[in-house]
Amino acid sequence: MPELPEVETLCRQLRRVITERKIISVEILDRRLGAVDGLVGKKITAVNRQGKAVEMRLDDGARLLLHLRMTGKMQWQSPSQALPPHTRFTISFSHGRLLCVDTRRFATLAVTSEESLHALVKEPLLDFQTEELRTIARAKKLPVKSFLMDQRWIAGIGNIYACEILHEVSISPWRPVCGVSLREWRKIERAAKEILEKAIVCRGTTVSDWRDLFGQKGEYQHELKVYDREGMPCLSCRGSIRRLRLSGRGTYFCPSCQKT
DNA sequence: CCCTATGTTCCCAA
DNA sequence: CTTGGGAACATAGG
Repeated sequence: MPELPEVETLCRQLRRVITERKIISVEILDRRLGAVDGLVGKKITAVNRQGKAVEMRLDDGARLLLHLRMTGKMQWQSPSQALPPHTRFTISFSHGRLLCVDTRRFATLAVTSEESLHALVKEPLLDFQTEELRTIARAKKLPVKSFLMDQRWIAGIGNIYACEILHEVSISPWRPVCGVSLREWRKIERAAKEILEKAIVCRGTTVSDWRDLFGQKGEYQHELKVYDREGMPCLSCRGSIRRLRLSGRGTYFCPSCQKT
């Protein structure tokens, strides 16, 4: 469920709550997650976002990597509160506990060592390598939307923000990515940064069940220009927003102002 | 019963 | 060998 802005929201909130705090217990409630050992007694030294994943660093150099996939949520609560349905694991501290609640059970949790480099993650807000992306894209015929959502090239853009970015730059999601000019790539870079940064300020997009660490909805759903607006007028040209399937994902776009 | 869902990975076919 | 599309994963809601 969460894309870059939602995961960034969680990381900022987690940082304030668990940095420099010691883990006193870990409870894995879903066997699908596998064993996660060696956390008890360790202190959290930092919380970072890696694409759409939350990375929690421990004082022994290990890193705890959580990917929420489609329906994963993180929730902070006091130990006296009851565990909600679909709680998959808990990490307890002296001042409260962190839960992962995830109905579809796709979320993954892993402990990695210092060496397993995640520095390869391409961060769109820091590292948007426009010329390099254009070079890679030149050789590919797949739709530009699929390219933007491929985490190998840029990490963090998912279905909602891909739709929003392409609408902002007036490019059809189906345009073969080799046909995006360098000038258009610069527009994509600018739009991606503006949209993602604004969505972070809004603490994410709640169109169904996204909630932050403290159970609050985001606010970016009020800023959406195309996503979830099928049949409504395009805010740029008054055309009617349509929704079609692209590689299995619901894709919202304006057929009159987004050019193939 | 049907379809949908903010993600990733695996298996094929071309 | 590469590329890209669809199914699979598991569950709830409309």
